[in-house]
Amino acid sequence: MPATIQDVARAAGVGRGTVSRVLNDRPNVDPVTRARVLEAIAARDFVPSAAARRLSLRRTQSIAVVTLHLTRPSVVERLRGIESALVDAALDMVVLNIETLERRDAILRDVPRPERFDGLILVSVAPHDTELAQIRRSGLPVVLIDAHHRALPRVVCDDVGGGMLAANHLLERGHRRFGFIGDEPRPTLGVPSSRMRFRGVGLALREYGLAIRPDHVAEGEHTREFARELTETMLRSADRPTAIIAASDTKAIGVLEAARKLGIDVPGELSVIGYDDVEAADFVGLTTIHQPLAETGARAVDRMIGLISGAARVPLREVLPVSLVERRTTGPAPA
Amino acid sequence: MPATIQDVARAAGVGRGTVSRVLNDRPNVDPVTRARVLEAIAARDFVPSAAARRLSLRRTQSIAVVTLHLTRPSVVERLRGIESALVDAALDMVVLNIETLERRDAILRDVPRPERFDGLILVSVAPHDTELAQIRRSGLPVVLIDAHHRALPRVVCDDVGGGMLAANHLLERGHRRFGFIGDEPRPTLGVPSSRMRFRGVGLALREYGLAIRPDHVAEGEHTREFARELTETMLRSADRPTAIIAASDTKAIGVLEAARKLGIDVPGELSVIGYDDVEAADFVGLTTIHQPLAETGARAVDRMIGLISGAARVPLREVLPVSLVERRTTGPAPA
DNA sequence: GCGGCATGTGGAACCGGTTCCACAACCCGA
DNA sequence: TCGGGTTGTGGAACCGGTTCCACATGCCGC
Repeated sequence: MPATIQDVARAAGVGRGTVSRVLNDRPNVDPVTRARVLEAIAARDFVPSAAARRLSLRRTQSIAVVTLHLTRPSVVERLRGIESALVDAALDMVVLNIETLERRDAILRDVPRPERFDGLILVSVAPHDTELAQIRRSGLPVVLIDAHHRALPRVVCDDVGGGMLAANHLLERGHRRFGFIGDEPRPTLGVPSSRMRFRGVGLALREYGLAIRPDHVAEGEHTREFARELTETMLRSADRPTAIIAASDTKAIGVLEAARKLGIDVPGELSVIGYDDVEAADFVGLTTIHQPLAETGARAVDRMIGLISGAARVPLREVLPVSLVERRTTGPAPA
Repeated sequence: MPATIQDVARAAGVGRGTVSRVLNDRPNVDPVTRARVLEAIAARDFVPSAAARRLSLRRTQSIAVVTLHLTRPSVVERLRGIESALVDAALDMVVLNIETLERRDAILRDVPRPERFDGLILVSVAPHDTELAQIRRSGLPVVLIDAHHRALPRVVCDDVGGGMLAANHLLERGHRRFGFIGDEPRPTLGVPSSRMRFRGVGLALREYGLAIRPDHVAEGEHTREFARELTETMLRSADRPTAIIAASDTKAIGVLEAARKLGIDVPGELSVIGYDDVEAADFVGLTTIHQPLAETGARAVDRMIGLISGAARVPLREVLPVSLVERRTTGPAPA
């Protein structure tokens, strides 16, 4: 069994209070005493019990990270950003993953309790109003990543801007007829990022006095197969689009598959842009929108720590810019 | 501030001990008293403080999961398996990620302490002997995933078997000249899975009285670009292989890129097999070895919980079988 | 030489649970 | 009727830290 602060105190011939002061680098300890205590600590390889600290400090030294669809590469990348920032702050990261609605509700009910965690980071999860009330009551600092709630601090990537970026890239290359392949506009779990990207596309088109035709918008579940099917239908229509913007790389790859199947040359006859810049995008040469994912995690931790230490309130919403990565699936509009 | 057990006791007109007994479903509580206590608990939305429980029980109710390269899809998939199994056991999962050697050493030094966690799961990380001693001293139950240590319980996928599976698939299709693209045989961090897969390939070939030519074995860092370069060299050689087995899908995709660049038809002139069955493998049509990744996580948690509750010792090493997923990058050997 | 203040220190109280001991009340059999 | 066992219960002690208060000591200026 590990040594306790009492053991150390006894060995150094001082009181527990003094050892505690040494441990926490508090002033008012005689250098000689301090040295003696440090020696006793080293001799026993003493590490203060986290459990006891938590109890008396009323801080848990750990924060909960709630993720939606842990397996998606974008989520993992964010997690990595969070983890590495938390290490520096000596906070433990407890990961809670959501795959079903029941679990979502259970987590949002049980997790925001001051005795469990020091803070909460929600990735792609936005609390309902009743859940917000619970969070408020708990007093826990919360930061959202990739999620919106008018009353909560949040770090997001510029989805609208990303949509505009994609559209402008194509507009500059002469494209005028656009298609959009997105996720469900109102997802049960999660966040309507797809819709915001779509809005960005619409805004950019409006500048040119253009609009996307409703039958060139296809939204549905987040799989490649589904995107492929939707795209096939779209590409068979008379007056098919010369450019398709997808709300994710996964979907964009479905688009590419559909084009290949129909014998439509990319980028000769059809330009395609994805979103996320996953590893596979690089490999298939997909032009896509890149987001600073790990950075969202780091920024969120930063703000979380700010909130814990009660720092001044910066603006609630922090938007990180995205960028376009041009590869080989976009080109000039066909004549 | 949240209610304490004392508040509940007072409200129910009983002692703290009695409330504790009710909370933990202990016998020797009068049903009437129990009901009264439960009512008081419900009225206050009382949840016992985890911190206080931890301290008095000397259990943390959380286990540490140490991962190497959190971003790799295979690691994430394992993590998901672990997470979902831990939820059922009401244990928190604290994730610690390793990217550098310093961090690796720091984690293996600081994490195995009984006052910090109830257990330890190491993913693709094997402790050195001095680190093992520290773990032993801590008394913490440990389970390895995708890592080997003769003295520790571990859950692995059958890497040797996977290598054999890949080789046999190709042998049956008439291939006789093989190439192998693998990771560094002795990685600084992490685990030589690549080498074990290679060994499996060798074993299968030996059955046919064959062996891989040393200049058809190329091992190096785990990136697509690197694999592509190595492959290009290999494919330019006279008497080039008709089949290449890669130790990961990432590398296999590099192999495919090299083939494309050199105008070598896959699978007409060259068959390629990967390892991992990541998402990208599906859409490039890569034949690959599939591992039950999430299941390794679930099994590891199972064993961990067994160890915590002091269950009987099952065999230390648990090997899960892998399977071959045939897609479009393998075919009969060219005539 | 003495009041006042800064510095260093021990120890009690506290954080909020669990566990164990002592004891009361009751039941049962002899 | 009484002894012994069972059941239900309150409360003290404990887990291992932090914090605060009281107090001793030493230094300084007037």
